[in-house]
Amino acid sequence: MPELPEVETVARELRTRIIGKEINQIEALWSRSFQNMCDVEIAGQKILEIGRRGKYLILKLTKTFLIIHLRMTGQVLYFEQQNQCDFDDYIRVVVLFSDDTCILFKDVRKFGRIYHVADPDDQIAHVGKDALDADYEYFSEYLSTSKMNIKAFLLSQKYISGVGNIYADEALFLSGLHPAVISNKIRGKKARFLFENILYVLNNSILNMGSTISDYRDPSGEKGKNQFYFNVYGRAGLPCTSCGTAIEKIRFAGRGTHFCPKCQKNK
DNA sequence: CCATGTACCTGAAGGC
DNA sequence: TGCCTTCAGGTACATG
Repeated sequence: MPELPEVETVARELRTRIIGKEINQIEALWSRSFQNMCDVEIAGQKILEIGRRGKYLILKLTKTFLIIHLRMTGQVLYFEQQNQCDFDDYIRVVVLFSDDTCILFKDVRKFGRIYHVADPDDQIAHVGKDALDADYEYFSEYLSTSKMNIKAFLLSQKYISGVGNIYADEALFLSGLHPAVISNKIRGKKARFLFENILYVLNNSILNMGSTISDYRDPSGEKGKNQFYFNVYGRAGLPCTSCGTAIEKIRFAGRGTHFCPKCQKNK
């Protein structure tokens, strides 16, 4: 499911709810969903800060860290009372707090992970700078030296992180760039325009509390609203919002890729 | 370095 | 109804 705007929405909501809380117990109902990679006891630690890099949530505890990646269908759900939890067949990890509140990690497809680590870099050192922390100098440095097609470049998390399939397609549409354009051919004003459009689609989606295609929910169980504002994602066959041409969907860089064949001719 | 395929999982949707 | 295929907000890894 979730890309940067959805994970950011989760981070913001969690900050208002679980900062300062003491963990009583963490239990994995599907063992692979929770990877305990350090010896320090979790019970008794408090949640001190909640950060994010790309699509990773970073919970700083008193001594160690919990790193959460939602992958395709993960949800972090918050409940005020442990006996009112909405348990179903897809709850993979349970975190109980000492004040009787809790969070449940729900994940239909079991791809998501919660890692317990001594140092966040043990898990996310390979992840590039968060898209919202990157400036244009940083972005263009990588763009100008990459021979990848631009769709694959944006999907890779090693340059800037947080952009996934939805926001890559949306940013390329706004930039008038075909997904197959080679990254280092995008220069000058076009490169800057692309960078601005990436920030725009991400920030705009955050304002709309993220996009819900099917599974994404925030910690309160609410859907996002940004899916109502897509220009190309999920709009195959529908008219381009700019020129009216039917939006095309192709398989590209291993993913479903949506674009306007008229507005994004630029190869 | 770059592109592609596969694996990890489950459920929904479409074709027959 | 049921069976089969394809697809899904992601990423790691193996192979040309």
